[in-house]
Amino acid sequence: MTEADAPHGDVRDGPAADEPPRASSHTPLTRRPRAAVTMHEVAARARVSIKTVSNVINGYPHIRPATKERVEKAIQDLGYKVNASARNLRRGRAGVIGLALPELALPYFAELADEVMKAAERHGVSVLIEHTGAQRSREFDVLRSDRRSLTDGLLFSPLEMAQDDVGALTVDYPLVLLGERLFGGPVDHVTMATVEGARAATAHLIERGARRIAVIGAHEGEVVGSAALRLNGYRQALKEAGIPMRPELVREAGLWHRSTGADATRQLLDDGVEFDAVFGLNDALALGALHELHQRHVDVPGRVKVIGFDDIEDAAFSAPTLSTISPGKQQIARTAVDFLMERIGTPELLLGPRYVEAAFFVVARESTGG
Amino acid sequence: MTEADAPHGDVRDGPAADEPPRASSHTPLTRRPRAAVTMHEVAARARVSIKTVSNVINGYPHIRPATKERVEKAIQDLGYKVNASARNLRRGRAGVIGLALPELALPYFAELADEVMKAAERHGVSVLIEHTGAQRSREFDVLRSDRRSLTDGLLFSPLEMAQDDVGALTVDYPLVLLGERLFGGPVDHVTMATVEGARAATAHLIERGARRIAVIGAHEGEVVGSAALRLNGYRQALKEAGIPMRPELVREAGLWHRSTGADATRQLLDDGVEFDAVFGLNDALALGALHELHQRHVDVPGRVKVIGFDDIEDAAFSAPTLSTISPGKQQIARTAVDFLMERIGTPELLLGPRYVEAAFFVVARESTGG
DNA sequence: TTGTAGGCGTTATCAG
DNA sequence: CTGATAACGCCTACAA
Repeated sequence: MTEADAPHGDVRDGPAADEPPRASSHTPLTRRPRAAVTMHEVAARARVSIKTVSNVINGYPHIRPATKERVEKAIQDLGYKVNASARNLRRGRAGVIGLALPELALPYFAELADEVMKAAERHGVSVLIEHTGAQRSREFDVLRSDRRSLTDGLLFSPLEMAQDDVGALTVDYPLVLLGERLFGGPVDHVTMATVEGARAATAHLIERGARRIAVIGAHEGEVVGSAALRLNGYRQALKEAGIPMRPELVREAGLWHRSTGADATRQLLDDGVEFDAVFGLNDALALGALHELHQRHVDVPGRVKVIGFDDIEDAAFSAPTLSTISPGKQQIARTAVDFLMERIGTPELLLGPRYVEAAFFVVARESTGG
Repeated sequence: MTEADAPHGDVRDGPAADEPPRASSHTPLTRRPRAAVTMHEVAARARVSIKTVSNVINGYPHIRPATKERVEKAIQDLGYKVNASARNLRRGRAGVIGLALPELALPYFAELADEVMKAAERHGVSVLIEHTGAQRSREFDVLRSDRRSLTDGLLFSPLEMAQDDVGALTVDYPLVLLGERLFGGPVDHVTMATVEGARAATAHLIERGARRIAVIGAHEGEVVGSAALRLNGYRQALKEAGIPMRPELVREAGLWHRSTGADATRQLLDDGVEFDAVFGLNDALALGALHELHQRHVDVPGRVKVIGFDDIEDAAFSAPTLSTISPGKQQIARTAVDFLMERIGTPELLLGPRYVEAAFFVVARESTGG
């Protein structure tokens, strides 16, 4: 490709640039600004009424085969496509659901979005993704946004709203809540058994012989939310094993990124605190810990065992591979989409909010000794 | 949270489940199936014509303040929201652009999508994401999908279509091509200077003393596409340095995942081929290589240096951290969205297809000795 | 500065 | 089985 030899950042005209820019209506240019074909035109060409065309398109069963064929040919010939705006206006339905999440660049959410899109496809609807950037104000915005009228309902995964904000979830469109940030709202809620998951993670470390288990990613003062719930599970597991909880082993990390996980681990090491395991409250934190431990030549799992939470794809490919808790992402996505579509399909559904916790399982890998 | 103590996978009714399911019109239930408020109702309440309401909403400047205020109050009181379907139908514009890519779970695409969404926001439009699953047939589907009528234009990142398929890009809606799979089509195309990037990556390894540079991720028989172009850059760099190209150092990997990168590296080691560097044609492959080298206790960068391509976030947090080529993801996203919006805004734009290559830079990290 | 009258492309109703 | 015709909610001329 000679194109690829151009200097970087260059802007050039492509192959068709030398065509005369005459405005003749049939210039075989990039694109004809021809108005879209409508049902009327199809109907005219097929010599039927517009209603018949509609019937054919919507698979209405009782149509004479000959008619149907004629219509289909006309559609082909004219390259007719239904106009979604018109259809939606008429049907009062957009065929699109919204998915509001913090950031696609966070692997957990990218993988969740992936599953949501697959689930949506099974229902024949599209997904409009919106970022909140993990900003509280934008989480509120999303709930009231003009974009809501582009969608029939919303899957909402807040990260910054607090329990007090649960009132904001009272909206006049179908809404399904995801995650562990808000509970008891007036909407369907799909999440995972977080406390148990964290308990199982901690128990796994204990079972492998760990006794001084550091945990990173705590959020001081939080009472619900992933951090609080997972920390809870950690506490429960320690208690069950009769291991005292040592505050110096609990480390904060505001954003759950690798960098903050590495930072927390660095401090742990610098502070000279003794520990034989690290529980990263999510995989990114745990991977950051793995990174830092490697830098300091601390043997994993020999001297320190590490476990994460979320089972993102990377966990299987770090060195050493990372043990983690696998939440049922697919189950969560499917259930959430099912609920949403059910609410959309039957707005008169007088059914109280549902609450579902997806199952999880422990994935034991090298970082805890396989 | 007591909720979290429920058995996994449990489905339960939430707090409001005990409310009597009476169908009284004002039951403060989850959602009132009340029909949406229309402009007419707002107009009636504000005692103005529907046109005035429209004017207020669309920021028409010449409105008496008192009138405007009255209308705004009515909108507030009634909770009026414009109906996007109706507006779109009327305006012939959806305010939504499509983004078709292989898979969000691939970090590069997640990060790209993230940037595209940010760029779209600057233009006030939403993004409808569609998966192709890197399946050729679905790539064609996306171009002709019914969903196209939900969007004003499409950003398309194919991975499997071949150069011969370039004809399929002749469509009657604004389309901007991304990536390195198809060239010379009748549409705007935004990509990066791949060949140069790969050449720079290889040159970087050579500069660091490498002479037997393995490359993983080749696609036999491919002439365009990321694999072919990057391999090209590799060849050029070797040639420039006067280093002979050794076929046994070039390894295939169909899917560019970590696992395939690890596999290719394993074979390389098992075959007893001597090499002092690995160029992964993308970061996932390189990270897979890193993983495998670690497993085999091969010192990186001491004995083998490794470089990747794409600069995904993980590259900065692997152990050791991964050197890579950083494409201008943000520049690509912005340019692509700008082009698309320009085409959408001026359909009569008689401008030949544009071709842009975004700039890149080399990110030197530990895996090549810093 | 505001009101009236259509029509955007579809689907639903209801005859024929 | 198929054809008129009336909405769906909004916007844009054109009038007033």
